[in-house]
Amino acid sequence: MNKIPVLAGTTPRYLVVARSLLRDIERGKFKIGELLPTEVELCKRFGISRYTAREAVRRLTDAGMVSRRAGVGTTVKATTSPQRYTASVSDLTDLFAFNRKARLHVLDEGMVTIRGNLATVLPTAIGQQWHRVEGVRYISGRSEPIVHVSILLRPGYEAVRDRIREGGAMIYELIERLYGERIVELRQEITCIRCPKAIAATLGTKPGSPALRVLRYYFGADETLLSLAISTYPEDRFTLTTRWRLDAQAVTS
Amino acid sequence: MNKIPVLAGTTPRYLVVARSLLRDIERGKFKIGELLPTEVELCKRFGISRYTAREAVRRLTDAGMVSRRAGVGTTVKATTSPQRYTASVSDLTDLFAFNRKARLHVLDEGMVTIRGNLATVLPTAIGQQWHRVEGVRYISGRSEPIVHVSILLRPGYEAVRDRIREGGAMIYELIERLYGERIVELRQEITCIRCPKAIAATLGTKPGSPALRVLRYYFGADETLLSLAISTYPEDRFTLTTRWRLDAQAVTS
DNA sequence: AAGTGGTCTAGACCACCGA
DNA sequence: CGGTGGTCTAGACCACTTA
Repeated sequence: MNKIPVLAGTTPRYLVVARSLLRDIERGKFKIGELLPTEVELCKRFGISRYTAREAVRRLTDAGMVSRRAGVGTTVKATTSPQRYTASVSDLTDLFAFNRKARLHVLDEGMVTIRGNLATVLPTAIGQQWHRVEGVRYISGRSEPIVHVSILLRPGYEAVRDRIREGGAMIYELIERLYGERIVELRQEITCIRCPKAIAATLGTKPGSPALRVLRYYFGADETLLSLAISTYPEDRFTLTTRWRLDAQAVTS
Repeated sequence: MNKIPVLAGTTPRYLVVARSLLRDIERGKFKIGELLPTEVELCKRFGISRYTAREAVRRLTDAGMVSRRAGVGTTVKATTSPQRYTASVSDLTDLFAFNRKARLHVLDEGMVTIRGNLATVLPTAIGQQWHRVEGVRYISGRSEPIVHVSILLRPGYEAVRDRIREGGAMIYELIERLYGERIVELRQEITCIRCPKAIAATLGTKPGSPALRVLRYYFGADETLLSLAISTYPEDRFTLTTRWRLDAQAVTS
């Protein structure tokens, strides 16, 4: 018998068992796709109750290393506790280099057919008629705008366009509020461009001066593209900051 | 007695209890900082065993809505299951707009005293002598470099500088391998600049042409700043893409 | 039908904490 | 000290899967 003494040191028994399983997986005793010992087997092997065995395996499950299915067993999914760096924001506004009080000043709006330059950034919508809103955003205490935005909305979201004028609300917030569509994913693409003449005029910068071009694709459920926002930030008026942290996906305490 | 029938439908009892607690928190019956009923109380109130009560509260704990402490109780931390957009990468290289096979061609290296321009990006290290490595990165199939990098290493990391020449390894990987220091956090700051003359020469672009300036601060344990990489990406040679997803922090299945 | 994980009970002892 | 959550046992029935 391999019985673990009651309270080895102060380490809970389920942690002792979890570490043992972890070692076995890391050392290749159980390979990806293979089955771990069943709960009953762990009970016998370690001389523990089912509660303790389950608690041990729960650690591996929480770390994403194994998955369980009634009637089948516990399958190894990864041989190491996945190391991940993650960045998170509670509010998408935090990605925008300005706070939510930034005023949007609408310069123009209407419908636009997706072709030409727009087709290169919206290839899935070629030929469709989308709503377009163009404007600049000001933050308090600055006389010059911080960013030029061109917002494209898929057909059927007129209400969003009509409400944009009203205030500081973000476009994605309006989509969520007016249509009950939750923004499930945001794809953000950052490049550097020479500021186009038309945009430079609205920003008070020189045409051709360096500018940051940020494309933000908003997706709803089912990967549906709901909106694309094309932002142009002139040099020296912004910094986009992101903090990435290593997740402590510790399996064993 | 408020006893829940055995297997109400097919919903586990701990979920029924968890939902009830969740409703009470959302409706303000328990406010932030207040204590939830104790486990024994839940057992009595719902006519369940302690296992079921704990499993119910575990849901709230996992969602970050409550925290527990032996001897104290279960404290409410948030009244709604936190909605978060997160981006994650398993490898920091994924942030760099090039794959890990990008070769680093070292142009210059030595020590540098932190002052002047460097002091503005490294204010905590003013007056210190740091290691400096300057170079450009090439990706396969392109004759021109994709990025100019200037890497600053805190004093005491000579071995990293000396190994950089050897191959495609990333700086942060060398730090982890040679010194056992885990990169715990990365702060990334993106701005747009006019390409300085010296850098333009190494990239084959015109001085003053638009370029993306990316500062990456690498932190180890205890928030220690280990390294700063200053990257300059010329226009049209890169796109930084980040995907943000809404986490479904569902409390109740 | 036999075995898996999922749920659940009724006990128990413990370390921790506040009064 | 008494009460809290943390750990643990020895049972039990269930739904699910494979054979």
